[in-house]
Amino acid sequence: MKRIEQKQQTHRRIVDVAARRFREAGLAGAGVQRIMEEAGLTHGGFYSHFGSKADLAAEAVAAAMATASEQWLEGLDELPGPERWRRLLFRYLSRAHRDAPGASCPLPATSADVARAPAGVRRAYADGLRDVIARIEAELGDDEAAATHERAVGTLALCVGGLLLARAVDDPVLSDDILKSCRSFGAHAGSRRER
Amino acid sequence: MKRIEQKQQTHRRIVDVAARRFREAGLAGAGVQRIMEEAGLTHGGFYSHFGSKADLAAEAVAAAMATASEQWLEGLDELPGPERWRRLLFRYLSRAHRDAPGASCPLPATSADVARAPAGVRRAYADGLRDVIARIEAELGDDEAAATHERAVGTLALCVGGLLLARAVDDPVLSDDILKSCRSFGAHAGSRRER
DNA sequence: TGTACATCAGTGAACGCGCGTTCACTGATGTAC
DNA sequence: TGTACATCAGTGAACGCGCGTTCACTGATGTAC
Repeated sequence: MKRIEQKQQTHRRIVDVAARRFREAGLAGAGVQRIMEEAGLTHGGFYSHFGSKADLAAEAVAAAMATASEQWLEGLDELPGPERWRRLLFRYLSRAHRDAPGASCPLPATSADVARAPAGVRRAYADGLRDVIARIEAELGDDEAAATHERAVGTLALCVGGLLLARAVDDPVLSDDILKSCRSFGAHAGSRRER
Repeated sequence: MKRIEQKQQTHRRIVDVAARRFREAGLAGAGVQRIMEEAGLTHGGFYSHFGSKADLAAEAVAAAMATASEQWLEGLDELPGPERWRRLLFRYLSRAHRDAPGASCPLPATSADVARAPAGVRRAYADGLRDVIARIEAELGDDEAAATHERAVGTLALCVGGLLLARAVDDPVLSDDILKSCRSFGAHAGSRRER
């Protein structure tokens, strides 16, 4: 009994480290050896926990998506409807979020690698993304259903794209401008449909 | 004289192949050896053309951005103002574009890797991005300046994020839905400011 | 116009390195009697 | 309660491989006389 719990705990620790490393370095850039090392283990034991690096990637990306989406949506349903979307935009498209890739949303950091990853990773990612979209709709929606869906997907894409560009750019002024412009664009995009 | 021209031509051929390979496989996933092979050369000669793989990446990303932005903007200035943005959204967020990463916009495919790349690559990327934004403003803008800038950056981020998500997902229905939702969201976002 | 020499784009073998993965093992934990 | 044995989470060395990079070289192109 205790041995099983111990192993599950170790498993979770590896997934947590991997979820951070994959966001920091990409799926291709983060290696098994270093992930195991940062989890306090040697790399040899890896394959008693996961069938392959791709299996770990699938678990880690799913875990990161669930955790991250909870973070940005937390408490938004207590705000008045129109304010919710605005608040999400400002939370997501912030300098703090931009500057902490390892602890934030996995979508800007890993999506391009997921597109090139084996089927298992892509399936886990799609399942996670469906869930994220459903959560946004449930938490923020108060329009009729179709408009809420479009708005949820559109706002998510705007956030992910904006953060992606802001991170890639090697110029703090341009980077801040991208965040700001996307926040304004997204807020206006929403406000039209508010009444 | 002729020898110099020959070398410049070879140089351009390597950059062209690299621009495609980097979009297909990412900056980390595309190797020097294969790029040289596909350019019809052996890998040994690489360093008489480029100081490092990163130098090639900087050139290739810049070249791909210039070419791609010309493609999506081509002919849009002949349309009436309100129609231009819509047309850009439909061109960019299309299945054809989604399914041909190697021949399309480098932003969804390489931005995450650029964020982790050496300074030279990031500088070239930032210069290229500034140019893309300026082109969109010049080609599509007819509002007052600040709104056009926000709209250009926001629309670009929406396009890049939408395509990124649509490519990562392993489910054609969800993928098509993402493209469609982002097109609608972007079109509505714009239409509010049109009058 | 023809010969001798210099240049240099591209070749191909080699380098050290870190990757994902395998496997024989160790030794602490848990079980049976 | 104590002893003998089984289990198995984690260790550490090793594997084949492709990576970016280096370098001595070849042979066609271009130059000088």
